[in-house]
Amino acid sequence: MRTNILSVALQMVKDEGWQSLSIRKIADAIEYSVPVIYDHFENKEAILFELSMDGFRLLERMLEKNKKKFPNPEQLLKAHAEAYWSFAFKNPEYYQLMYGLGMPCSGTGKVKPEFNCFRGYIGQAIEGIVKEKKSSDEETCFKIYAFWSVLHGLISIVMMRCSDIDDSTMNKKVMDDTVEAFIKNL
Amino acid sequence: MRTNILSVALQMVKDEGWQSLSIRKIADAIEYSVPVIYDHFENKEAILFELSMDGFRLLERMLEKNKKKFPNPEQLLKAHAEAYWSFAFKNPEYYQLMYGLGMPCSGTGKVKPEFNCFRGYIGQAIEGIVKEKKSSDEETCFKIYAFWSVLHGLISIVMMRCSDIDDSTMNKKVMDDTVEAFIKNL
DNA sequence: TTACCTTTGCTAACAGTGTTAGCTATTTTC
DNA sequence: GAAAATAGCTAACACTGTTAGCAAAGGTAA
Repeated sequence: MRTNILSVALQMVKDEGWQSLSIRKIADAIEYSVPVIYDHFENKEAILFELSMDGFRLLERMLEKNKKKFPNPEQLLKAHAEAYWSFAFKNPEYYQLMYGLGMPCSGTGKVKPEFNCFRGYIGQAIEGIVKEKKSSDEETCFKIYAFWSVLHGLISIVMMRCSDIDDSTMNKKVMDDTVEAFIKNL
Repeated sequence: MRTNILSVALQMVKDEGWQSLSIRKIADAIEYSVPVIYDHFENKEAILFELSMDGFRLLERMLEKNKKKFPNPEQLLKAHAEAYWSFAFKNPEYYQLMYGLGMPCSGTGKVKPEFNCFRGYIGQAIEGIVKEKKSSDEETCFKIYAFWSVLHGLISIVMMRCSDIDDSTMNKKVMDDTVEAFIKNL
């Protein structure tokens, strides 16, 4: 039942966007009355929160695959960037929910660090790269956030249609170039 | 009347956040009935859109000041970054609306390029820096987006409380360091 | 079998939202 | 003074999230 609610909600969101998700529509879709939903979730926000958790888990699975596939930390970092980008644009509904893009965010601020996984994964890769180079913990931490920021910023700008670059392969190229330059200067 | 509606709406948002802005509350505040608001704005989205325009204009004024104050393009770029950051955190309600952070965005995708001013201003500064260095237009364009992205990304992450850095001066230091490194590698 | 209790699900309501049709007054114009 | 235009309102429609309270079904114990 719980999973049924979640999967129906996700499908509705994929089809019509977050804006048009409502408890009553979910109830209709699972062919139960409204209050049953409140037997399984405290409120609408709890549903969105759970979905955003699914998003983080999905992303994490991809990063975990990379970790097994790329022992070289530089290649790993590139693969993580690639995975993050492709996750965002293959699952925009998840990405928007996870980071509160264009919707009343449900999870942000409440998501535990262990779920907000991307920071940890790229952190590991970056630490692997700068291991030999004598850089302080603080410097490394800053670089992790800089790397995450440029990815998240670019994705946000493109996803929110604030970019005036039409060609989507161009936007991807901006990322690739920036990642390349970033790694070169680690 | 129009301006009255807008200023009342802005004040309400500053006090209680976008979530709790409603047409009826605006009507109460201006001491008129609900339909008068629809005489001046097509719908709620139009009000939010107009407010986001105000945000862009406010930001633009700051960038314009910088342009007069800093003839040196490198200093200008740093000042622009500084202004963008301080604008975002002094006017989070504007920033969120302008870029659709944590709210059903009204403007994104509809904002004309000439209003979405930041890209243009930093573009000018960056072009000033790389003028001598033989870099293609495409490369320059990419760098503009990379610069904007890292700023917007970092601001988004901090504003949405996705950063686990508590100290706000630390977050600012991440930006300063990143901007410094970016300019060095232009 | 009867009585009770727990579970399952529903109807109907409350309080709020954006939006609009249609009605009064009041003011302007001829 | 009559007609037209304006200003503003009430009341409704169709939604939203949320909950109180009821009814039927199933299991358990005397």
